[in-house]
Amino acid sequence: MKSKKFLENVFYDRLMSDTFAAARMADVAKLAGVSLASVSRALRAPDSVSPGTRDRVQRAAARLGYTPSPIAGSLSATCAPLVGVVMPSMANAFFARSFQVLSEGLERAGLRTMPGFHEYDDTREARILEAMLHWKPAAMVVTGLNHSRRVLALLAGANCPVFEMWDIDGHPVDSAVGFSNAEAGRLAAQTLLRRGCRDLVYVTPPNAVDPRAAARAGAFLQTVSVADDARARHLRAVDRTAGAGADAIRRLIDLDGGPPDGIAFSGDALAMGALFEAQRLELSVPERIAVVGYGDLEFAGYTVPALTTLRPAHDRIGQELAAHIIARLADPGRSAVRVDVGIDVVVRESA
Amino acid sequence: MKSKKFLENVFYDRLMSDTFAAARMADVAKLAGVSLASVSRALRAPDSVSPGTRDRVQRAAARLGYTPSPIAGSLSATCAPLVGVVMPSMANAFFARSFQVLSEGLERAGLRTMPGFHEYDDTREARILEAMLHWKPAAMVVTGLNHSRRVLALLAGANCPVFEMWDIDGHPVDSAVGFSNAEAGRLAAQTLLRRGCRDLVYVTPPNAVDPRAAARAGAFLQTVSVADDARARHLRAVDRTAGAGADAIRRLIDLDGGPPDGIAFSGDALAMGALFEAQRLELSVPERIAVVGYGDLEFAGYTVPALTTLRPAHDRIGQELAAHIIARLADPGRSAVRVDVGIDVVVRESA
DNA sequence: GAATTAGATCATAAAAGTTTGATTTTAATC
DNA sequence: GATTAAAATCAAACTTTTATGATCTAATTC
Repeated sequence: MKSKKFLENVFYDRLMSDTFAAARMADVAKLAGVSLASVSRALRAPDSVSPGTRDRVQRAAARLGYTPSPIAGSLSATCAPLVGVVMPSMANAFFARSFQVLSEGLERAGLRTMPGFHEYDDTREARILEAMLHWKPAAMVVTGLNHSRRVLALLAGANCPVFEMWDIDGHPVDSAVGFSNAEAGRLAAQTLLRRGCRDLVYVTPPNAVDPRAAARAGAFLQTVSVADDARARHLRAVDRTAGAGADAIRRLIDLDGGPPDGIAFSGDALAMGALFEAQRLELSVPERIAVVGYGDLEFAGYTVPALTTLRPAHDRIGQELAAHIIARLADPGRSAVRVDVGIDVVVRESA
Repeated sequence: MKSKKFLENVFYDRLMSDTFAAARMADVAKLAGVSLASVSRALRAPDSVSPGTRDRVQRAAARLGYTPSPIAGSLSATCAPLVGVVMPSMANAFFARSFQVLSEGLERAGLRTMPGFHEYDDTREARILEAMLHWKPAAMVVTGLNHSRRVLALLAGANCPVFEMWDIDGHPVDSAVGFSNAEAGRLAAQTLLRRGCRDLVYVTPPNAVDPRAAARAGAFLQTVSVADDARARHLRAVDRTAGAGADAIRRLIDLDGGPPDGIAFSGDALAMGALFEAQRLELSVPERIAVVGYGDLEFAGYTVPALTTLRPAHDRIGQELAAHIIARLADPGRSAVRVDVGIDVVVRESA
């Protein structure tokens, strides 16, 4: 009602009201002297309309400052200009970073992003996913390739492309952009073995809530087990903080057979805590104990000794995801992709 | 078309099609034998409908697995079950953390969150805000109290409550949840002065792109300037990383009059880089140079020496925001709030 | 017993676009 | 110049819900 006569009193409205009504498609159509359908076409698929019409519509839209309502568009179109992103958490600098890069990349294509956090809880993951699907997202991004039956069913029923990120070991529902966590575990083991370490430990957060951490641990243990003369154990830290890393070092010293000569951590924060604790306990790193981290967080290069760690190309995950999502939406016939962004060993001083 | 006869063939659909149509309000209405309006009422405001109707509707909805479409609801209602959140970036662990807490808090009330990142660029901030407002968010959260004219105009015209976070020094558009950055600067200065430092430096990221960092720097310099016999300078690091902190220490040593005896950093990463560089240069901390950080990031307690720093209650920002947004939406007449979550000095070893 | 009133329920009109089948215009062919 | 095909445009239907003024029921009052 308020904007029925938009064209007639746009200036009046602008002058008199602080919260004047926005232009609607009908206003543009009237000003351009064409039908609603032509406005929709001219803006959405400019090539499907004659140059004259296109011009008049675009000019009218510009004049009225018209931008289509994504809500109304979403209701009638098959999907909304939204991409749902389901992650375990934002505590991890990786997820935060790759999410921002993804978000910025999608924004350039007019796609907004809708995040959700499940803290490694399957039930929450399913609930979040279900809530997001109600928004008819143009694409869904989920973390990892291991999902509960319920989540898989939801993803299968979702009427949009599905991208799984941060892992490529396994069978993606659709597309996957990430790296091999098994390779990460192997690389950690090889780095320590190559130094001559023979008594190894892999430290993960508790209870293997993170399937990717579990995959790294598995590959680490497996790699060591086939090496000559070497053994490896698995230790669960109380959490993923530096404090837990320090605690892990103390526990390892008390183990039968004395402390190990090489430790790999499933996160740089853990590793850093361990480095500091080793320093306090006067266990020299890397001479007495070699330490490998995971993540190459910003501080890794500045610890003393500088942390040798693994660097997944987290920025690239976000970039590749954005690019592939956009490409897929432009051409829905496009086939699924599997992108390995790779992981590198960053050799510094600690191993 | 596809779901026109939903009631008739729901089971057939479920059996035959992998992507069967979801139930619509009309299906629920038909099954419950009531009108659309009653379904809407029964689900949205159960008290405004007779117990019999409420029961029949809820039963029908449950039977069909019906959940209302947020998109269609948003189109007709005055706002969408969405909260827009505009932040500078996600690189900072604070923003990441408070965003997740906020997001989880809002989720419990059925509100999804829609983030946007501007990297301290006014134009981008305005563009993001504009794009979000098209979604008719139920509330908007923006970062800080300093906004461009354009952003202020958009916020003023936005038909929803506005919450500004991470700062309370100044005049909020509506509500503010954060702490005093000026107090943070003062506390850093007092901490160093109290130790006896007299030649002080405040190190910020370059070019004061971050108005809150600028506020901290200003208060720091002001506090020192009124102290007896003390002087303070302002140094701009190249960025906000540990590397820039290390670099800052080297530059400070080369200054006329030798290195200062107290340095406060606008971020813990900077401070940590400085600590390590000081160790390399054999400048003892805190004896020769006292160091204060900002943020109390996870590693702060584990550096050597452990970092004395300032701890804003970032979790509480997310919590309070969620609580106040929900309360405000439940009762739009509620007045604006101004919540100071406070900031503490965490005294460790470096100062 | 009729009139009034309150409460519940209904039909319908937005909300602001997209999609489609029909229609008009333009271009090409015979 | 008439016929046909192709391209451009249109009017109307459709998307799913909320909001509202109208209608119907049942209870209360006179």
